Amino acid sequence: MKIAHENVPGRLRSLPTRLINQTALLAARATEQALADTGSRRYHYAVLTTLREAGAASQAELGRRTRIDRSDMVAVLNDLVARGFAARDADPQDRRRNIVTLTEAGSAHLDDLDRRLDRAQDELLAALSAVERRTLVDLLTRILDAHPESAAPGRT
Amino acid sequence: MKIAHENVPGRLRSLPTRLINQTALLAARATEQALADTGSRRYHYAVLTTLREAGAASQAELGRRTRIDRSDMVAVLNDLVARGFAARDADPQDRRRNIVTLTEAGSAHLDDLDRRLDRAQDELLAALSAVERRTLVDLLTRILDAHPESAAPGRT
DNA sequence: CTCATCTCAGCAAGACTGAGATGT
DNA sequence: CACATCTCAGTCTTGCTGAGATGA
Repeated sequence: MKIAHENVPGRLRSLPTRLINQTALLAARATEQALADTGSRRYHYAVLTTLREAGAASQAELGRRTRIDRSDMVAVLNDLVARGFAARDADPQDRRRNIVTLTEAGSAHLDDLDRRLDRAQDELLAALSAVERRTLVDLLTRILDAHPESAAPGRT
Repeated sequence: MKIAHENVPGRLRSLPTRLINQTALLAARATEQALADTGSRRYHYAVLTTLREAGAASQAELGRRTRIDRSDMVAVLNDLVARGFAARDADPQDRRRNIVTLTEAGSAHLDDLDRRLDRAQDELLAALSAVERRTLVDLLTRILDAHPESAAPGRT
């Protein structure tokens, strides 16, 4: 096994928690750049794409699906609604809830974001083959699935 | 390919940048818990282990090795020095520099941190076999090695 | 009464920036 | 002079907490 990570010595270089952390920084930068000038961030995308895939939902439900905190969800939706990408209407069945819907403009915006994020994946994973990328996704998915409870500490 | 990541729909569930991000959160939590009550954090560990593996160095050099910002390095060393885990002495050869050394107490503290972090790796990667863990480390290392420049934006 | 939902205010950690003082 | 080093002050983002108001 050849290793060559300039300047970063052995133990640190092969500590999984640290590797993941450092990679996450690269991922964040790639995503950030890709979304630059769209006015949207990771969490806007997460909400929009979830709305498309799983349909309209309450804020609490969206939070569960995206793992975005209830508290932050408020701000994200303020944003999306202000930009006309989502609609927030009172639920007649349960007046505590807001029903959040994806608008036409939101759907178009999401198409743009999707294209940009595809490019970001490619930039981040440039060094890996298609098979390796799938392996990586599989391994990470399994790690995440093995930690269901720690998904959102303090939220039931 | 079987996928089952409750509540999180398809696209989001398989977006590498997002998977890495979410996994990094788990990694951070595992690390945080493992280091609880030691008074140390990730970056304390990074500096201490780098001192042991690559020897005494200036703050700037330590920053390059650990990818910790020059600015944050100051605070980390203030901490380590105050706790007697590292010594910071003026370099007689180049008086701009401080030479940072690992102390006896620092070495003992590092042993403790090392043991704790081993446990954190195990907890994070519980779902993966030894081979898979090596594969993961390999893939992540290759991603990182392919992005040398974005290691520390703004620092040369 | 208990519980869920939405909202607001605010915290803490981490990554980073800019600028000044000092020295090569 | 340009450049490197150390330090300080402060910014921005993200993830999270606590508490209040409303309603099922």
